[in-house]
Formats: sequence, C-alpha cells, structure tokens
Amino acid sequence: MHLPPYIKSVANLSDQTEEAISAIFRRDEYPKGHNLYRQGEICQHIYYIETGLARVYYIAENGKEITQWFFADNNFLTAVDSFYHHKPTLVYCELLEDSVIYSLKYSEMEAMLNENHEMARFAFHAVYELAKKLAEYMIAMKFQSAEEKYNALMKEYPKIFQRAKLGYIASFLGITQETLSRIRAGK
Amino acid sequence: MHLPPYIKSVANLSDQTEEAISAIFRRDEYPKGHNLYRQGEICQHIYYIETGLARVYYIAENGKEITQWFFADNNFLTAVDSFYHHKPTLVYCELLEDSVIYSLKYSEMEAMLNENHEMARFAFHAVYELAKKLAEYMIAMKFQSAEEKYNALMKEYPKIFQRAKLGYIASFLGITQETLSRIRAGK
DNA sequence: TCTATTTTTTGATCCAGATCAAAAATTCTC
DNA sequence: GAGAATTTTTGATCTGGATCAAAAAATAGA
Repeated sequence: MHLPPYIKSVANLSDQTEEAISAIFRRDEYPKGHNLYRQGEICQHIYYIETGLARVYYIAENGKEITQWFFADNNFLTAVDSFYHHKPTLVYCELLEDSVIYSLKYSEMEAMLNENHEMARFAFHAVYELAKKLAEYMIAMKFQSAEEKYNALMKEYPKIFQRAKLGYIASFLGITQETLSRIRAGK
Repeated sequence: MHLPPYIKSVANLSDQTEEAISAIFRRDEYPKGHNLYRQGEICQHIYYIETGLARVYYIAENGKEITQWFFADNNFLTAVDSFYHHKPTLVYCELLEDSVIYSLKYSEMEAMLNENHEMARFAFHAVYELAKKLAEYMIAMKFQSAEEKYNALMKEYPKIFQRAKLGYIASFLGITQETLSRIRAGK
C-alpha cells in the first residue's frame, strides 16, 4: 500500500515509518460479495480500501438489513469496538464490488505501537478518520426530510447510485426504497 | 485529573506516562451555561468531564437548535475535526450543569506525542472512545420509532431526564418535544 | 438469445409523528 | 413568596413517508 500523502504529512511521519507501515499492510483482491467480517466475529484488522466499495450493515429485529454506511476508495474502515477490545462485532461488512483491500492485523499494529511512537500516531489518525466520518454523517442525517437527505447524498457522492443498489442506499438514508425511488423520479 | 483506570490498562500505559498525562491536563470548574466552544471557533482542546453534563448542538437552517449528543461524567469530548485539523467547528458545546472539566491543549499534546509514544497511544484511545460512542448512537437511532428510541435512552441513561430539558433530549432523539412529552405520559 | 432472477418503479392506503396553538406546571428573580 | 419567565403538557389537525401489492425493467445464467 502507499499511504495517502496527507496522512503522512498531518501525522508527521518519517519516510522510514511510512515505509514500515506500508510494509506491514497486506494487499488482497476480493470479489464482489466477499465479507470482510461478519456479525459475531471479532474483527482483527483495520482495512484500507484502495479501490472498491464496502457496505457495513446490521440485521434489525424485524430481520431487515439496515445499511449503516458505505466506504469507497481510499478510506480506512474497521469495526471500531471489536477491533480495539477484541469483542464480537454487531455488524457485517460486505464488498459491493471487486475490491483491492489492504489490511493490517491488530496484533501486528500493537507490536509496532510498542516500539515506534510514530506508528501510534498513525493509529490515532486512522481512528480519527472514522470518527470524523461518523460525526459528519450524524449531522447530515438528523431532522432532514427524505428529499433533503437524498440531495445531500447526491451532492456529496453522486456516484453511489452507480455503485450500490437502491435498497442499500435507502436504508443508509433511513428511508424506504419506495420513497427513494419516488424522490428520484421527481414526484 | 486521574485517568480512568481502564484506559491506563487498555492503552497499556506506565505509571510514569499516566502521571505525565495527568499533569498536563488542566482542571477547571465552569458554571452551568458556559460554552466550551462555539460554532466558527477552532476547538483547541480535548476535554474530559469529571462531573457535569455537556450538550453538543448545531443550528439548523430553520434556526432551531439541534442537539447532536450529550456527554456526561467521565467522558472525553472534543470537536474531532476542528481539534485535529485546526478548522472552525460547526457545532456548539454548552454545559448544562456546573461542571468540573479537564482540558488538554492540542499543541501540548502534540509536543508530548513527539517525545513519548505512550502519549500517542493515549491519544488514540481518546479518539477511539468518541468514535465508539458515535457508532453506537448511529445504530441506536436509525429506523427506530420515537417510542423505541425513548425506551432505548431510558434503559441506557435514565438520569438524563433529571439533567437535561425535554427539548434537548427530543432533538437528540430526532423527534419533537411534544411527541416526547406524549410518549413519556404514556399515550 | 431466451428464461429466470433480481431490482426498480408505480399505485393505493394508512398512520406516526409533525405542526400550530394554548393551558398548566415548574423554575427563577428580587 | 409574589410575579415573571421558562418549560412541559395537552388538544386538534394535517401530512410525509411507511406499508402492502403488483407491474415493469434490468441483470445474469445457460
């Protein structure tokens, strides 16, 4: 993997550390439909999506799949609590496209954390990226009408409609697929 | 400040580092109504609430205050993006009770990050706590009826009704105050 | 290319919760 | 402790979006 340049600079990493971090990431190509992790499993890795699209979802009490969010190219991704505390995760993560995924095992990261403080700074950054995304999403989604949410998503990430199916996007927005379909048709 | 014991152990900090971290936190007592930060400002600190209650909110387009979330005793709190990237924050943070607040300036933390890798691990942990809280909240709030959200909040944090006013709690839950009042009355 | 399967759209109905308005209760302030 | 200000409750009405059902369109498999 090559670390996104802005991380290197913001986290103030030396060339050497960047090299070390890049080296312990493992590169994989997975097909569409592959699960990075499943509910009940312990998520042992932090992932970085070079290309592709992942969907994080959970199963509600009524049995429906509710999309929690999407992660596209150049994003870090993990089941935060599971990863950090080695507890079973509540959510699934499924790839919606053939994807190139870099992964870093927690145990290896921890080992480097102990001997290299720049590595800790990197870890800080990766979790920060997740937290930021969550906070933005929360503000965006609360108290907006279905149509406003749709417009916000279109503005921020119009390609999502070519990359994920309607039902997934609808549950991400917290509305039904039928409503999303109607909004899109402009009625 | 005394660091919560579980952080010391999970983040695997030495007594010495715990001491150092505790030492650079500043202790303040603020009255109810004080703002830890305001929209448009750069949030320069990471806060830890020893006792008290804070409300993070933003102003929607219609001028209404929308509560994003609450932070009570023994929680870390900051405007993630602003803190990390020194950008103006979009939200306000207001104390709803007289509170004892510990704060740590980013610049000081950064300095320690450079000379002490355990400090970086602590920073990682603090941001992790925020991310976890966000993720849990998101799952809890999506696709639940007003009453389910109310029940979930009551279960998780019943004291909130003695500590924050109804309107704040309602906008936290994404419903109106009137609806919350009716649910509470059991109709 | 034809068929089967999945996904999206459209239609009709209905209800949870919003909105607007005003009364009741609680909390400040001097 | 009386009056003012704030907060909560209650009432009446209305609507955005859910639900259920089925047709149309798109995609995939052989």
